[in-house]
Amino acid sequence: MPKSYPAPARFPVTVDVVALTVSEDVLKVLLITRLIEPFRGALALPGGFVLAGEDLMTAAGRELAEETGVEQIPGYLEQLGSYGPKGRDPRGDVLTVAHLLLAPNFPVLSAGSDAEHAAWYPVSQVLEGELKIAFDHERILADALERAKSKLEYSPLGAAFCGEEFTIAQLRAVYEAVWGTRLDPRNFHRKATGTPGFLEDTGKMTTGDAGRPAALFRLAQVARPSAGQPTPTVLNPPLMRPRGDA
Amino acid sequence: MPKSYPAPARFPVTVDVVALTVSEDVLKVLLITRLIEPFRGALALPGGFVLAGEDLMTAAGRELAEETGVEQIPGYLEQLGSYGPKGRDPRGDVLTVAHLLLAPNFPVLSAGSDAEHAAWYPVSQVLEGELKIAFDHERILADALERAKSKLEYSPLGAAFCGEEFTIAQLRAVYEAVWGTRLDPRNFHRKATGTPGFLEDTGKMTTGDAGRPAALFRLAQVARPSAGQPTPTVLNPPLMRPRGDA
DNA sequence: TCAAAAGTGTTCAGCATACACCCATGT
DNA sequence: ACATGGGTGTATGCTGAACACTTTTGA
Repeated sequence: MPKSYPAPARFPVTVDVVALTVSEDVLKVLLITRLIEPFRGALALPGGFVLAGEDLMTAAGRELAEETGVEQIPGYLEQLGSYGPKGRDPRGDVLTVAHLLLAPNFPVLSAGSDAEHAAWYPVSQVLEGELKIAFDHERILADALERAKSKLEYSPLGAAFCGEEFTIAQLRAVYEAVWGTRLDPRNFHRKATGTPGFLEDTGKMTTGDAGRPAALFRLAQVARPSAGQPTPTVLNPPLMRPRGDA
Repeated sequence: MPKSYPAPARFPVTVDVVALTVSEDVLKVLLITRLIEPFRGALALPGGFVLAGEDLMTAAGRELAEETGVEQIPGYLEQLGSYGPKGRDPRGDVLTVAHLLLAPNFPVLSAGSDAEHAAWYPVSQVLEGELKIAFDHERILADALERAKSKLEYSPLGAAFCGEEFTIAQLRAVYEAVWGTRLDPRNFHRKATGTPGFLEDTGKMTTGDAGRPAALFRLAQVARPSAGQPTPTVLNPPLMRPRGDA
């Protein structure tokens, strides 16, 4: 017999979701107002306890649906990382598995009167300290933002922020909002349309806006998150964000 | 009062460690022979249950030390991701948080007679199915390898596989083993020594080997994992791996 | 006719690649 | 002397950045 082992502890496990979207050219995160202790009344990432027999992704999707009132959440969901279990919840040791959702700007229903109030808040307001959020959620948000930034470089998931069909300018606005930089419209256009396996021309054009009509694109078949690969295809070459020197 | 919530389930949580090293120009992973059920007698990643009051990283380090007999494990440890809890352990729902260790080829002590037998095995043998490992550890290893490959591009952590001081050729061997490609020695030399914030010349030279003596380098101060940042500094420009077309 | 936004062409600099070549040691 | 590996110089092609310019709409 092997030596004796300490009794394995059992932990409550939560899933938290950092749902990001771009609206009005600003990167926003979905936050709820907590209705229960701890941090009652404070803002926090949507999330909750994993139930018996449930997988992490499933739990994340369920919590998100419960707290937004939206049945089928659009967008791309992936695991971000785990935090804890030590010293991050006043109730005791709770392990949380954070997830990242890149979504178009879906309308948040504040569901029933006894449900959480969910709304989109500018990410910058949280990370610059203007808006305080509960637990270690600010750190999780910071990690999520970093992940999202690099996702845009190496995967076609920038399009996950847009609707089904979008113009190159709309896509560029996403990149600019997430990266926090300005991009040259001409070079971005060439790069985005020239990257194989990224965009597909729908043949349709916008109309009614100021200026010349823009072509409408959709995400290429091979790049759809749902179509086979759980890991999205890699953009080759990547769409590179300007790297600060120094 | 908010609506009633289902009682949160509590889960046993394990940490698993994918410890990678390069020896004899081959990428190897540390595996143990399991002495207890389930999968008794099979090979598996080192790991075990997280104890009460313990953090994930701490648990990973502790398990690694226990199962290798090495007190202070050298190298760089980071979290990889979480798996489960559903349907990955015959004992029931167990959540595991996988970690990645990039380490020099430290000698594994098979500790006491009642301890696990740990040893280094070529990664390729596992991923090509010649060697079967327990649980969902093959998938975890595959994810770890992918992470390690990209770590080498964007961070100075290739040096984590080498000892304190190393030659450019030794470093190149690491890159070749992890990426599974051949690199031009001349261009690699220029790129590695030319990347700011990566290498520091010790002034010393090798001696006794065949051919011209090589200069010995160490990881630059700013790039040490322990020195401040938990996230290692980013290489800019990155050391790019050859990208397959198509 | 003008403003505004879409999209194309062109130039330039920097870097990855390939490879010729020289250097310094052991045998 | 010669083999072996370390390290430098240099030509070539690709691509990211900058920006002049044309196109197509609404007002």
